[in-house]
Parts: sequence; C-alpha cells; structure tokens
Amino acid sequence: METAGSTRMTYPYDVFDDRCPTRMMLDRLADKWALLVLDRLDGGPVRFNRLRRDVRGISQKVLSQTLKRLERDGLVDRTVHPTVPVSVEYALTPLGRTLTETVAAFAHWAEHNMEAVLTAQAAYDAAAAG
Amino acid sequence: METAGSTRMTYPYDVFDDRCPTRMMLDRLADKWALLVLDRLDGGPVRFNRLRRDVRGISQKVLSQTLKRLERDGLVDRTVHPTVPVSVEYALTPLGRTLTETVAAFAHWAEHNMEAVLTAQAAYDAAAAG
DNA sequence: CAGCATCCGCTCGGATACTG
DNA sequence: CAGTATCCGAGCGGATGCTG
Repeated sequence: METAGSTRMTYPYDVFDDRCPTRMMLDRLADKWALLVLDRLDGGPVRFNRLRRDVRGISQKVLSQTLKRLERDGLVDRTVHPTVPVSVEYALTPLGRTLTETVAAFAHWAEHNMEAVLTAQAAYDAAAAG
Repeated sequence: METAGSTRMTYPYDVFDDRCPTRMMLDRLADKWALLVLDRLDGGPVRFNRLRRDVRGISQKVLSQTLKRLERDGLVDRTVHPTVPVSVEYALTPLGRTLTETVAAFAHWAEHNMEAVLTAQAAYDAAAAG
C-alpha cells in the first residue's frame, strides 16, 4: 500500500472514459488473437508452435507479439525449458485465469448464436436489396 | 466426452478454425467500440448523439459504422421517430441482450483488475530495463 | 439531430528471410 | 524449436465538410 510513485487514489475506473487506463485494457482485450490465445491456454500450458498450429490463421509474428503483450500485462507466464532444442511453454497466470471464464463465454456465445446472426444478416441484406 | 482436458466438440462451430463463421463473428465482437456501444445500450434505448457523447472518444463515422454492423448482425435495433428534427433510438435486440452479460463482465474485469495489470506492466518494464 | 462523403495518416498484420 | 528483423500493402479510424 505505498502512496509514493504512481499515486492513483481510489479513483473510480470507468471504461467509458477515454482517458481511463481501463480503456487501454479494453483495447488490448478486444483483440481477436488475444482472446483466442487466452482461450486456448485455458486447457493448460502450451508450447509456441503448438499454439501457432491450434489458433488457425495466426502468423508467427502476431502470435509472438500477442504473447509478449499478454505476458507484460501479467496474464500469461512464459517458461523456457533448457532442452535441446529449447522448448517454451506458455501458461495462464492466476490473474489470467480470472479472465478466461469471460473469454470462453464469448467464444461459446459465438458458437451458439451463429445461426441467429447469419439469419439476421441475410434478412438485413435482403431488405437492403429489395 | 473425452476425459483428459476440456473438449468442446458438441457443436460443429469452432472459433479456432479460421474458416468457421464464428471466427468472423469473434472478429466483430473483438472490437473496442462495439463492446462499449453494446455495454452502453444495456441500460436501455439511447439516441445517436447521446451515444456519441457517452462513449467518449468515438468519432461520428465509427459510431455510425459500428451501429450499422451491430444492426446487421441482429444485435441492435434501430428505431426512427418521425419528429422534427428526427430522433433515432438504438436498443438491444433480444439476441443482443443475451450478449451483454458477457460484455459487462469484460468491462468489470478491466475495472477490477486494472491495478494488478499496471503493476505487472511496471514489473515487466523494470526487468527489461535492468 | 442524425447521419453520409471524402481525404488520408498510421498502425495492424501478412510474407519473407535469418538466428540461437 | 522458438523466435527476431524487415518490408510493405490494406484498412481502420480520425478530421473535416455537407445534407435532410
């Protein structure tokens, strides 16, 4: 409970305020790749190339960037195993684990309501055309 | 019903497959502005300029685009009131309402765990610098 | 009030090549 | 295997001006 350094008092965080740090956080989480990686890590530690293969469509560069950001944010833990060749495991931190339930909820929502969305899109497009 | 790990093969849809429609859906939802708009609409119907003011930092163009996409996806309903001048209300559809709980969970997570994230970032940066 | 049209900078992200 | 480095095209999104 240090008061020195970054003195942010019991200041009410608000995502609707564009100057609030939570807005930046939302920007980070509102990322397709980050969500997929977090969701994939929910099953347990995963190695880099395995992650690359499982999250289909992600490039090596973007996966690397995404993991680095998640690690910096304290959501993901990076462990290097000194084997030959080196293997690196990525896992959720306790903090990251507090988030995956919400992330999974998103993925499940998409999977469960895809039909309804596709139907709505078709209806919208038909109305616009006719 | 596999025993090891969490399996999710109940539905044909799979967000990890880049050719699956849900991937497109995730891409839509994984948008800062869309999430904020949906969260704001959770309180009830809101007019355009009110939305523009409340979701701080959003531009008129982006708000317009976002609302149109959400409407097309069947998540938001657009109602024009023939007053002078015209007023337009945006509200969640029943489908959209099934999503807001998850969206709100995201916002709340950010607001509750911001301190931890900022601390993690500071530690990461300090380690990188030293 | 609630938009659309246009210009354009800037970042995201894909492709490719190389390293420990 | 697990990355880093670089190039570069596409598009997101901000600023501005105009309309019913």
